[in-house]
Amino acid sequence: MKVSELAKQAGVTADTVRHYTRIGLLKPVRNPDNGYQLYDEVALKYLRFTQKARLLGFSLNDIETIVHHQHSGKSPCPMVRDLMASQLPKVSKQIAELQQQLSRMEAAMLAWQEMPDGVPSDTAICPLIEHWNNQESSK
Amino acid sequence: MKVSELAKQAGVTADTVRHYTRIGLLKPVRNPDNGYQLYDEVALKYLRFTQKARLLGFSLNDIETIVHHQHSGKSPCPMVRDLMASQLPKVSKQIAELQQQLSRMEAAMLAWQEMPDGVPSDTAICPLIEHWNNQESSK
DNA sequence: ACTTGACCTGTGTGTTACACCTATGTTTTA
DNA sequence: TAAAACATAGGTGTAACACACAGGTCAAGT
Repeated sequence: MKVSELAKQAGVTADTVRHYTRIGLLKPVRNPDNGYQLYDEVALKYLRFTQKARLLGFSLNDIETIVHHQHSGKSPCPMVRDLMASQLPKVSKQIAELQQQLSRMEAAMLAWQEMPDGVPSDTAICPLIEHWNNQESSK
Repeated sequence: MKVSELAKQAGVTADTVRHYTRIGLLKPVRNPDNGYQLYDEVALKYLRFTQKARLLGFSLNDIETIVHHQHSGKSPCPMVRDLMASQLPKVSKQIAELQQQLSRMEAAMLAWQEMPDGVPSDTAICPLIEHWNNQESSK
């Protein structure tokens, strides 16, 4: 299979396939005639595996490590459990941070409804932003 | 002020100051003796402005545009309102996506409690991941 | 055989907001 | 005045691709 065909089979873009190839996740052979990359069924399996793992929050680096473990004859499963366990709180934290930011943005939008636009001057850049107070500890 | 002093005044790292300088957000003068970058009070004002704007979700690119508007004598405020309005739903979407991913991860962790670790083979990479089904439409 | 046009290829670069590294340069202290 | 402590500029790395580009491939039509 050539790049685009593999991509289509897995439901990803050709750029994704090329990216994975560049970082060594996929190892195609070269067609000696034209230099094209050629993939087999195993590559498709790895690609589909990668997509599943990505959905579960694993990074491409994680996935490389997992694959490497398998190639060494070791079970990657314990590591997979650990990675997932350590990743969960990070995702929670990310969500919390984004929610805080959303709150800030919504509060600012509200406050701005009653503020006039400022005219540029030497003392102010944008009064909307400059006069906004970061009141985090509301509750 | 030299890099580190400016950074300290604004509560950011020296690397942040250098980064903003590299992309043109801050315009220091050079000390001809040693090539060091020298910042004034105005730079401090811009830096603090930038930090506030970052908290409100503006990108460095947005901020450059805002500053540029001000330099051209135009009020950046209408644009600031627009940028914020268009950014809000994106943040909401990001949160929703992260929450979906968190759900997937939690569901997987639960399901994995009853699954044994797999041994590497030619047919499987990591059964935990490979046998996970993406059941999005639960409700 | 040739040409047209549609499609495909590999590789280089851009994205975001900094953090880290390293070889120097400067300042402070003794 | 010499050593220690600190600071500097500029290069590179990060994550996961998307995009751009010059050129190659291939089937259909002439």
